[in-house]
Amino acid sequence: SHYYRSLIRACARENSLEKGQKLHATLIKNGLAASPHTFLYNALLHMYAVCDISLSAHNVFDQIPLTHMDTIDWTTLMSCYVRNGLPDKALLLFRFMQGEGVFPDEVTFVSFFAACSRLGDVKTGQQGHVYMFKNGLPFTVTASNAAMDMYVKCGRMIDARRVFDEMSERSVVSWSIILSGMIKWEGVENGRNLFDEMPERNVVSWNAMIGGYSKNGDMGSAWFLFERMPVRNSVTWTEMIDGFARSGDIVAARRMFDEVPFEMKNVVTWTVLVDGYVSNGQMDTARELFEEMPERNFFVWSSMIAGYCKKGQVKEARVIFDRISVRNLVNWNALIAGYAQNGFCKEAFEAFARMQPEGFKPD
RNA sequence: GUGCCACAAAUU
Repeated sequence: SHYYRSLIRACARENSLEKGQKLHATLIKNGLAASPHTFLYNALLHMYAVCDISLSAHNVFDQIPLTHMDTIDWTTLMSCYVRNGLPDKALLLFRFMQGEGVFPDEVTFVSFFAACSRLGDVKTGQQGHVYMFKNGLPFTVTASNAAMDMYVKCGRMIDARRVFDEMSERSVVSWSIILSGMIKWEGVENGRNLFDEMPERNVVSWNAMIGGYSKNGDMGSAWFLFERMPVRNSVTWTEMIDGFARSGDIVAARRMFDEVPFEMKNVVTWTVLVDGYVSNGQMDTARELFEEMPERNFFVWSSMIAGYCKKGQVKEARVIFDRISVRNLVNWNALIAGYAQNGFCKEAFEAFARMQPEGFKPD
């Protein structure tokens, strides 16, 4: 079993889900996994969590007897849920864990705070913060950062600053969290002042600043920073392309896109460019690029559908929609809204009726 | 043994 554990660990490390699943099957066959003391399920849990398959992770988790799972196992699953955009499940798990008499530690709270900020639930987040104090949990840089970020995302800059001021040690992440809060809630220029005075900056800090400018339509300042930054990544490029596209300069957006280094071109880079053409009403170019995309996500599909609908080309929107293999709630919304806006009431209701058996709740 | 924080994109 020691041997299997290291195999599973290797899968987790290199993110190879398929190998991991094969191992999982083997372990079920030979019955090794069934004995809790091998801690093989714990290892599998970790593997599935790393691969972001929360469903399998939870299934494996349920196989582990309560006597053989610790805070780390709970935290592993919680953080997996948060990463997969299921923060409510993460909080549920947190409550359940306490019900089982397992105590959260400072790492658990990192995921806890992340869940609260995604839900915009400061109240719960603050309760967690108080819990940490009361129970004497250590405020590591990471834990404090997570708490700060929770306050920032909920618009509570005063609380965020209080955490920041009380930290005995700060990292570049701490500064970047405050920076993005200032940009978002107190204006780009105030953010810029902090940016200029920060003790250290990394690519995320630069990106936060560029993103702030580009959301403000100030592509001049964005460009200024873009040219001067020491390191760029795909987020940087995406923000620039998107910024130019939104400011109406689709030509500049395209030029940016063409300059993106190969390894930094990803599905989001493509998506913002396609969406840029869509927003500029150039559906033909958008379509060409869309067809060229190496990989598509929910966002482009919605963008294309909405774009065709705005041009009154509802038929074409439908063609696109029917090509989607796995649909999203937003994809449905785009189609239904498009039908409605073009006076196709019957089709809108038909689509509305059809989405529900497919497991979507209209919102 | 194993869990860890900040920056980018779609519908109304």
